[in-house]
Order: sequence, then C-alpha cells, then structure tokens
Amino acid sequence: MDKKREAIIEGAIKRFIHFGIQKTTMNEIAEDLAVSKPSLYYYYPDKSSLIEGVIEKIFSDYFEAVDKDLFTNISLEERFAIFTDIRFKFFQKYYMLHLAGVTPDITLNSDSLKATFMSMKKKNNDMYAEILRRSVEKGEIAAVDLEKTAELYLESMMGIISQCIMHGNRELFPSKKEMKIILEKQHSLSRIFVKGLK
Amino acid sequence: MDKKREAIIEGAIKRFIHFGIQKTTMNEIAEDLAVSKPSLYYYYPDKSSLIEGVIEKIFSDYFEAVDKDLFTNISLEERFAIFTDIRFKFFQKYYMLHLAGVTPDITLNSDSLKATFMSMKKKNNDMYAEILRRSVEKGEIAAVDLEKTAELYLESMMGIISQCIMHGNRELFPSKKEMKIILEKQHSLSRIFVKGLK
DNA sequence: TTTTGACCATTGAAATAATAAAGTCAGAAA
DNA sequence: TTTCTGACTTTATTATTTCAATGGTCAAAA
Repeated sequence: MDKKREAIIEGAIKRFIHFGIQKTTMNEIAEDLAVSKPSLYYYYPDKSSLIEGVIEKIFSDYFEAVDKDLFTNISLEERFAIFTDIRFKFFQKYYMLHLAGVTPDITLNSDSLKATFMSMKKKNNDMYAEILRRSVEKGEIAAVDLEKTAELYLESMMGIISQCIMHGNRELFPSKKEMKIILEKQHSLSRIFVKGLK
Repeated sequence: MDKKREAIIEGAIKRFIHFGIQKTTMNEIAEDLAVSKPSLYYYYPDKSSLIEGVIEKIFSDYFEAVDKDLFTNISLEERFAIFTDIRFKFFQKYYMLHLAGVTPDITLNSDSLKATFMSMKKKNNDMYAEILRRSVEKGEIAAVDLEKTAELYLESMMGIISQCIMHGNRELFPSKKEMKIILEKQHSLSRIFVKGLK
C-alpha cells in the first residue's frame, strides 16, 4: 500500500527535522506510527532506503514549489530572487538533514543514497541551466556555457551557506540572525551574478 | 634573538606544510632544528604562540606578494584575476593548514589564535574594500557598500573552495585536476562578479 | 642570556566491555 | 496472499579503562 509508505516517510521526516537522521532510530519511527519495527522493514528494507524516500519526497516538494514560478513572465533577477527564497525556505526547514552540503549527513555513505542525492542536485542544476537558456534566448543575458554557469551559480550560493555555517558550530542550528544574514548575502550575490551575466 | 625565532617559524612551516599542524609535534620541530625542546619553548611559550607566528608569517608573505600589484594601473577584472592566482597559490602551498576555512584547523581553539586569524582576514577584507573604493572612484564600477561587497566577494570565492573540497575527502590533499577546477571556477565567478558590479 | 637533561601533567589513541541500534525470522492476523 | 508482530541475532555506537606520547616546566649548566 502506497498510503502507508507515504505515512512512514512523513513520520520519518518529522523526526529527522527535529533530531537529524543520525539521532533518529528505526524504533522511534515505528513507535511514532504505532507499528512494529518489522512492519517498517516490510515497506523499507533498510534505513538507507527510507532516507532515500525522504530525500526524494523533500526534493519532489521543492521542485513542486519551484514549478509554480518556473514559466512566469518575469526577469531573471526576479526569478532568481524568488528561487533563492524558496531554496532558503527548504534549507531552513530541513537544516537538520544537512542537504546544503554535497552529501546529506557525512555519516551516511550508502552509494545508492549518494546517487539519489546527486541525481536530485543534477536535476536542480539542469533546471537552472534551462532557466539560463531561456534568458539567453530572450536576449536578457549574454550567451554562456549553460551547465557550467548554472553549477557555478548554485555552488557559489551553497558556498555562502557553508562559509557562514562554519562560523558557528556546525551540527547546531544557526540563530535567526545568522539565517537572515545568509539569506541577505545570497540575494546580494544573486543580483551581482545576474548583472554580471548581461 | 630574532633570527632564531624566524628559523623556528620556517622549520615549523616545513613540517606543517607536509603533515599539517595537528600531526606535527614540538619534539619534531626541535629535532629538525637540532635544538632541545625547552629551547624551543624559550622562544615560543606554547604551541599556540608558535602557530600564531606561523600564521602571521604566511599572511605577511601573502600581503607582500599582493602589494606588488596593488597600485598598478590595471582594470578591476585584471587585478582580481591576478589576486585570485596569488590567493590560490597560497591556498595550495599551505593547504595542510586549512587556512581556507574560518579557523585554521578545527582542533585549534585557542582564542588568541582565532583572534590573530580573524584580524588577518579582516586586513584582507579591508584591502579588497579599498580596491573596490578606488574602482568606484575611477567610475569603473557602481557605488556599493565597500565592506559588505568585499566580504561577499571573498566569501563566495572561499565558498567555491569549500564546496569543491567537500566532494573529495576533506583532510586529504585534492588532486591536480580538482585544484585546476577550483581555480577555473574562481576565475569565472570573479569575472561575473566584477561585471555584475558595473 | 641562552640552552639542556630530566621530570611532571595532560592528552589522545588503542583495547575492551557494555549498550543500543539495525536488521532477521518463524509464524500469527487480516 | 498480504500485512504485521514478538522474540531474536548481528552489527554499530558509546562508555570505560589503560597506557604511551606529547605538551609543558624547572633547576642547573654553558
């Protein structure tokens, strides 16, 4: 049953958001849902595949949130500004899963999991490349290597996060103030970047 | 005697470059210089103050390298490109000291050391702000918040490094190829950034 | 003033024991 | 047949101890 799988994912997400992946046990997830552990394992053969499901769900929500503003008739600056807000919202909500880094949570080294995460990042990259392509087509910005520029843009945005996070203690939640600074810096960089592409 | 202190710093740097700060012992540094350990402690009361000296020396070399091209009559793009190369050269040479992060080596949590590092970063920031100021004066770029823009520029450049380093195993030396990619990305971002300031 | 051998105090790594978590299985319930 | 469970095994984490290595000191010599 697919409804059950979804319920499990949602239950897991609730725990993950609060305690992080590492500090959440399969027992706890089972208890939250008032089912036994083997029942959990019936739907997800191991923790990795559950996490995989969680990541797919989060990214699917992300892409859904982004889709609404993907084909509106607005400038590149505006679109990137809106998308920066959306990315930030997700970054904030799922901070404990450490999706901003290259791999979600360093401790998780399942190859399949890494692959899933990478493919999500790839999809995001492609989306940004496509946005750039349309912007070039409209004559809004100069012609560039779409893939590389999208990657550079996203990496520099992520880089801002990692630089800011490093100041405080990683693992621990950044303060409201730090969060605000990160968002402002991302917006500033985004504006300069887009202007620099013209 | 000041010559002795310099010799110690240089000896320490040789070890640090190769093995990193943590994996270098005071015994080894003393042995390299053919002096006893207490003799070392005569000049530097503890390991932290030695590291402090090392960091000051490295940054002093860095600022010296940069000074040569600081007041030449070239465009901002060119200057930033040259400086990117210089920064990269130092980043590469002193990779094992992890100067790209916010603090040199996470394990070192001496307050005085952090302060020294921060003040060096501050000095670098100020230098970049001053470069931007002159560029604004020349009418080369639009007026901006000098401090913040300098910080944003340097942070996004550092961010590129941290994003790229995270792909491979931190702590371990990145390959020639990875290094090349980092440098190229920094140059690309630098060009876009400067263009975006016009 | 500078240098040293011998010493002490802490730290950090290795080994081990104890605990908790991931994952399995035979079989019951629907 | 599909879904679920209590009781179990195996694997990974954490806590505790041990011990050598390292940072740091001191009285005394050069």
